Amino acid sequence: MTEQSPRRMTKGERTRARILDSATELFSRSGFHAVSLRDIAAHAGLTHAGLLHHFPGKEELLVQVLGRRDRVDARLLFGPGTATPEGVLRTVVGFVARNMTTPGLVGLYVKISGESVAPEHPAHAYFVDRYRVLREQLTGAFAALFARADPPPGHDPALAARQLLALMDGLQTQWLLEPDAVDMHAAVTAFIRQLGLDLDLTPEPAPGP
Amino acid sequence: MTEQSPRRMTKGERTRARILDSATELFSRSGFHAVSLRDIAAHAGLTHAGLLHHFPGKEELLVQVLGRRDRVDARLLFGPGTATPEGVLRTVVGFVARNMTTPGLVGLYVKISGESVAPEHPAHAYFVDRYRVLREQLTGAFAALFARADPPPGHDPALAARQLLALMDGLQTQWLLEPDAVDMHAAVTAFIRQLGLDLDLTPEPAPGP
DNA sequence: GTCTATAGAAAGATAGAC
DNA sequence: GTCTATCTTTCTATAGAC
Repeated sequence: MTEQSPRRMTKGERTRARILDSATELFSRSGFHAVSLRDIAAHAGLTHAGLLHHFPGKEELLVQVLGRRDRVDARLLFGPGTATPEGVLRTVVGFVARNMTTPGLVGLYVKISGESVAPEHPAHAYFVDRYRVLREQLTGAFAALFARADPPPGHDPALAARQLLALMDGLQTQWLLEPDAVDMHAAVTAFIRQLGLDLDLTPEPAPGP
Repeated sequence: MTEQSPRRMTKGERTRARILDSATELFSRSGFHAVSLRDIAAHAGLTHAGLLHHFPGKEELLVQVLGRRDRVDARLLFGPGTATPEGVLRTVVGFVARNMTTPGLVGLYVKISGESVAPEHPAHAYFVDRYRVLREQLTGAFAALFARADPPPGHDPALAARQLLALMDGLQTQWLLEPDAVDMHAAVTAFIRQLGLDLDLTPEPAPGP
């Protein structure tokens, strides 16, 4: 969850990280508007005034919570694992598998993305951009895979990218409502098979120590 | 939007309906937590104290807003138009087409369903039940259509039902973020075609007055 | 049925002591 | 860097006049 080697973090950086962890967990549980800075500060073990020493306001705190998670995903999405079209799909399907181990973070995205469709929401621009990046990567991957598939399935790569992202998002809501009844990973891999693609989507072994 | 012939409504019933209309619109625009009873009352042309004469509290107001919309859909989903499997799909795809004309209501569902994954949310039980009903109807329809399709596509009807609902939900978020860039109806009908079904999903003419 | 007035709680944010 | 104390606003909800 933290970003740097803890040994090299100052006390302030550690407090900041603790605040971000708490904000992530509470936003995940209840959304943005339903959580107060006092809640977050108490969870992180300080007062809300202490919290505001590290972050200028609630909105900025949300943006940083989202940004921190996103940096992890972006590294995966543009890293060495996505040099091939199969790699891109493997990585995205890997997000789904990973998400099934972190209901809190999934809750964060479901709640905040729902709130963020309002243009004045502090995370609106963030989500517009996030979909754009994921869509572009997936569109390129589908284009390559459809072109080399036999027989060519004749789907629109951009549409397939949008459908896959929509499927992933919609499954998250159903999974959060009834975790035991929904296998998001199975539903996503089945969709890719329905597109006429026969890929090995076994995830790469996790990098490093 | 209103439910009864306006001529037979008392003044109180009319006010109640106006409040529900306003609550629907404002919840749609900004979600549950971000809207106050004062906002809703002002939009309906009375004070928040006047509003509370008609509804016991904010949560009950939300439940009634959702229930009113649902009664309309339930009538369609179990009405004469869904006597056949094709009719069920036609009706559900019709929901998508209708939704593209009412971004406000779509916003309501995206925001409230996102918030409602928390078990203590006033609309939690509502959404669990809503998915169950839609899933059951769609599973039955897919089972019949897969069985009679040539060649039989060999998909799991229950999984396809879940995928279709997830796709519809996920598309709504993308559509609300960028309305002009997303054609929900096209994406949904394409998905049904990808399942190996070749159906005429032209909507039935709306039932007359 | 709707209002004014207000209670009481909680929110985000700031000032200044330590 | 963190605290207490406080300001200001806004919220849900209630009481009682009209």
